This record gives sequence, structure tokens and C-alpha cells, in this order.
Amino acid sequence: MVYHRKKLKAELLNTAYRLCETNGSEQLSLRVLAAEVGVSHTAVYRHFKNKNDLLTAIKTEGFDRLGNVLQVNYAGLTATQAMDEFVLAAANYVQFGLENRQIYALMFSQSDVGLNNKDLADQRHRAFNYLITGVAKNFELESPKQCLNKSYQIWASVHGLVDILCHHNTDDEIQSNVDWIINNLTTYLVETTFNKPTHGA
Amino acid sequence: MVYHRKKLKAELLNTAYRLCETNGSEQLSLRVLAAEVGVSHTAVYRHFKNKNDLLTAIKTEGFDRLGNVLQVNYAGLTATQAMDEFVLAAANYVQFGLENRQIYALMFSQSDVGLNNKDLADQRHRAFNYLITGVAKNFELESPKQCLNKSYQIWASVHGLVDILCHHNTDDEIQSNVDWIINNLTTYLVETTFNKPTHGA
DNA sequence: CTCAAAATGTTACCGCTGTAAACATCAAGT
DNA sequence: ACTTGATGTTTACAGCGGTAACATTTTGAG
Repeated sequence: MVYHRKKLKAELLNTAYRLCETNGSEQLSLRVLAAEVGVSHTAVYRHFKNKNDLLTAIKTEGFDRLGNVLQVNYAGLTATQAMDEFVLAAANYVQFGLENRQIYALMFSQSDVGLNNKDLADQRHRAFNYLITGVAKNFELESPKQCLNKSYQIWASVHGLVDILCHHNTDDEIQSNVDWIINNLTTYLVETTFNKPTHGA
Repeated sequence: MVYHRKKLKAELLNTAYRLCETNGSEQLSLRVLAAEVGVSHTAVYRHFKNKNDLLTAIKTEGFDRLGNVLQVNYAGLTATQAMDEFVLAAANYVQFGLENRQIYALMFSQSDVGLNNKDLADQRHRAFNYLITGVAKNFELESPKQCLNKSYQIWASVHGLVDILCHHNTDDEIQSNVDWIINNLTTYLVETTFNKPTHGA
């Protein structure tokens, strides 16, 4: 047995992240995780207060990665370019959600994982702030309140889309429509976020 | 001890539904449930195959109730009335989500609860079909595919709204905005679903 | 350099959970 | 009246998260 392996915390977090994405966060077992990494199951408690704390770290990591995907530098872009970047960020959001389903589900689950955790709140706000910045750049709104509200509206649309795509792509009956939506994702996003008319299927 | 109480299944389901809404479906314990109802914990297995099967029944019950809230009879309504009813149904959807958070979270969780269950699928489709009917009545779309797609878009918006409202009403920082959204729910829905311009805050 | 303290890993144990098997009781039909 | 199936109980078990006591290694102050 190897005492003091130094990077156990990172190893645990990475393996736990992977196990969550593979089996769903609800299936995560500290004992299985520890066995996978090759330590006793109580070693986890030297690096995380408890299971909830570990899940909070995974969730925070998720928002960190989501934030990275949403980051846009609007400096020096034309209006058209800014809009393209904004829509691209939204597409990246959807892609992240579809490629990290289980983590995404954890991130937006109603559970009390990470309740009142500062690191998690920071990462969440960081990700959301990219959206707000994009809205401020791309919409001419009268007040910060309207900007925030528009941001919620867009977030709700895109988040709802991810959720529904995740749910229904195991449902053969409507698979073809899901395919359609994915293939026309950009069009969908422009429609949804910019209130433009449909151009036909 | 009372053998053969005849309505144990319904009692278990109702109590389990209530416990889930109170504590979250993840906190549901068969033993606590059985104790609450006043039977041994293995009695549950005479009426439900296992815990997953019970959760599936709860989830199905949730979609049943959601469907009831979405049901609209459009026969004989003017276009204006039909639209009012449609928006009302959407508001009912949001209200259901906010008043049944934990059940709603279970209904749309990514877990494998009720995977491939026919009763659940039936209830889900029933609820969704009310939406499709509403879209068909209120939007002039060229094809069934466009109708279905528009339905997804609206569902995503409203579902996303519910999810975000559920998340953020414990976050004081943005509580005022959530209040604003709720107070202007109808306006929000009309904007979101009918692509009408904002009339200002 | 020493050695005490802090950090990190292990072992043993606890109570709780979901689940299966064997048993007890009751309802219903022949 | 007696069998049979449905329904509830008891018992048992393995896996879980978590705590406490112990073992080992690292670290830093004198």
C-alpha cells in the first residue's frame, strides 16, 4: 500500500467525474470510486468532507468547463460578428449539455448538492455572466433589468432544449425530429433567441 | 397486525408521492415509507417490483396530473380565445412545476426511473399531445414536422423557465428578477412562444 | 539532524438501505 | 371443507455512507 500519493484528490475528482458521466451521479459510490483509484474507501474523507462535498466539487468542475465553452471576447467585433459568436456560444452550450449529459443533469438537478457552496456559486455566476455579456452586446435593451430578464429567457430556451434533447433521443418515435433540431441548431437558436421568423423546414 | 388491507397499493403510492414532494425523490426510503403507512418494509414488494418500479409509478402519476392541467378543449373557440387558452395552459404548466418541484424534478430527471415503461410513456405522450394540439390550433404551420418542432421549442422554453425558477428562488441575489418574471408570466409566455416584441419592463 | 506535529492512508465498526427467501395469514372458489 | 393464490411478516444479507482509532509518511522548528 502506498501512503501519501500527493495527487490523490485530483485523481479522485477526475475518476469521480468520469464515473458520474458514465453511470450517472446517483450511482456514484465512494467505495467503488476508491477501489477504482486503488485506495481504501475512507481515504476519500481526507480530501472531501463527505459524499455531498465530492459531488459539489464535480458540479463545480462542470460549471467551470461549461464556462470555458461559453467564453467569448467581443472586443473589436462587428455587430454581425458579435451575433455569430453569441449564437456559436449557445451552440457550444447545447453541445456541452449533450456531450456531458450526466454531469449536466447533476449541475441542474434540484438536489441539495452544493447548496450555499461559494466555489460552486462563483463558477455558476461566471458561466452566467458570459451569457449576460453576450445579451448586452447583441440586444439593445433599455435597462439592466431587461438585459437580465432577456438572459433568463434565452437561458431557459437553450437549457430546456438540452434537457428535452437528452430525454428524447432515447425515444425512437421522435428521434427523427431530434435529428432535425440538431441539424438545424443554429437556425433554431436564431429563431429562439432573436425572435426571427421560421424559414421553413 | 392487519393482513389484507386491500388499498395498500394506493396508500403506498399516495404516501410515497407526498414524501417525494416533501423531501425529494432521492431521499425516499422504502422502510420509512412502509413505517409511515404502518406495514413492514417488505410489504411494498407485493405491490411494486422494486424501488425503481415505485418511483416509476410516482413519475407516471406526476405526468397524469400534469396532463390534467394542460388539457384544453379548443372546439368552438375563436382564434383569440384559443390563444388565451393556450397561454393559460402554459401558465398552468409553470404553476404545476413550481408547486410540484420535487415531483417535477423526478419527472424530468435523467435517471433511469421508468425507462421503457409503457404506462409512463403513455402519460408523457398524453401530456405532450395537448401541447401539440395547442400548437396546431394556434400556429399556422406548413407541415406536421414544423408543428412538432414548434412544440419542442415551446416546451423547451417553458420547461427551461420552470427549471430556472426552481433553481433561483433560493438565490437571494436574483430573487427580485424571479419575482418580476412570475408577475409578468403571461407577458413572458406570449413573448417567448408567439415571438412578439417586448413592451418594456 | 532530530523529533514532534500535521497530513494522509488503513482497519474495524455502526446504522441504514434495498432486496430475496421462507413463513404466516387471509380471501375466494370448487 | 379444503386448496390455492394473494398479501403481509420475519429473518437474513450484502452494500452503502460515515466515525473512530490506529499506522505511516511528510514536514518544519529547534
